[in-house]
Amino acid sequence: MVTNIAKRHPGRPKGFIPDEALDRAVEMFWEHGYEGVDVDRIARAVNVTKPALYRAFGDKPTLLLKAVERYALTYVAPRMAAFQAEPDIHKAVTAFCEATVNTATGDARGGCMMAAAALGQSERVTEIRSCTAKGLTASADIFAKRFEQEMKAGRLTRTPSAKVRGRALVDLLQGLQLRAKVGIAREQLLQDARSYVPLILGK
Amino acid sequence: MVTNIAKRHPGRPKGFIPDEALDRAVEMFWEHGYEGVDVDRIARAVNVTKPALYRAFGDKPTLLLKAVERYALTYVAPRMAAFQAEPDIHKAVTAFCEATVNTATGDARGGCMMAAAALGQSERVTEIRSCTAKGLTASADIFAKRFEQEMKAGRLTRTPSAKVRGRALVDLLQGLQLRAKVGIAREQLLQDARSYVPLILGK
DNA sequence: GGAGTTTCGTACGCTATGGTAACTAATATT
DNA sequence: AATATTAGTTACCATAGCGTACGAAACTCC
Repeated sequence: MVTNIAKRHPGRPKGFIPDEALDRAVEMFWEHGYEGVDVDRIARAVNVTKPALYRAFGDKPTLLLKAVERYALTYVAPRMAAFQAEPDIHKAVTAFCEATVNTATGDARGGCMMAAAALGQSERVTEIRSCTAKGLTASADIFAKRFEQEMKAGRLTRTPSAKVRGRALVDLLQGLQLRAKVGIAREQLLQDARSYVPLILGK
Repeated sequence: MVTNIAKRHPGRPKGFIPDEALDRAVEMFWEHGYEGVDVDRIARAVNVTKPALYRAFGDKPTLLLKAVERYALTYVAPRMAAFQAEPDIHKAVTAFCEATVNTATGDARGGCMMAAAALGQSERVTEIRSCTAKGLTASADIFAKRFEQEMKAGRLTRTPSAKVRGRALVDLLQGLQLRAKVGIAREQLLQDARSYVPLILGK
């Protein structure tokens, strides 16, 4: 098996690409939760056997941790970047909310994967939670910073404060994602999400 | 063992009160999640052996389901009642938020138990989720109804609509509870919660 | 082509835990 | 007091799922 691009090392090359394995892990942990997935199933999804995964990632808790990091990188970071790139604040917030709801109501996986992981019970749960906490506050900060700019530009009132708006946006989105997980319909959630925008931006 | 009050049945009386057993189950599922608790531990917490619980509640998924219902009854219902009883809408919302944050940051248990259960992976997960969904929309509706009254009384502007305010409140609270679970400090969350009140009530 | 290195797959051990069978204990009823 | 009924306890079984030992395979470097 030679399908590897990376720099050559001595020794047999990996039969799978670690990041792709993590992508599978993300999908499965996301859909079924930590204890709802056994390593063997992930291994089969990667077309590899269990010990290969163990060699590559250590143990199951570590695998989850890395999957969470991968999720942050592949799912939330791009949305965040899009938010920062959009000059119209109204559009930026709306698009962010819609994107979040859309992936949270995507077939199979539902809700927010980091939230699911944080509520699970792996051994490294502490690290997972602090990772999730970091993600949430970081998002809130990015939102807040942007709101602050808008205020400076006179496009946003001074109250509520930028920080409050940022945290509120994060919390609202988590609420929406939970409701996605419990089966509320996408259309409903999209509608709600859009109705929150004026709440945050003050009309 | 005779510590039973209920109506007399033929046969040996239960050695424990089912609702108290459920209270223990709530605590443990809340703190450790569904797969983080084994039935034997709950049994020990109730001072009884495993088969006694199995006889009383069926199997583990059913036990969780009943625990969730019990949680709704003993934790959220009282808060809801207090909300409805408080005539000052500002105080009503503030108190509700503070109470929610306070129990969500209570030692050991953290966040919202129904959310944790909904993200878990018991077999009856579908029922659990629809139960959680019902709870969330019911809460939102109660909030909305109250906001509607306040509007009729002229104490609240017509926009955002009562429904939007209700759902936003629910979603904000879920966000706060998730952040509680991942370790954000109570003081911080209380502060955030209070800052959300004007967002919902429009200053 | 041999040495060294890294990875793979087969097969297995082990523990934790959900659930039960069979017997014993405690009550109501007659 | 005998019977019916319900509950509790002490085993025990079965299985699932994490993690590993070990030998074979695939590569680089000399």
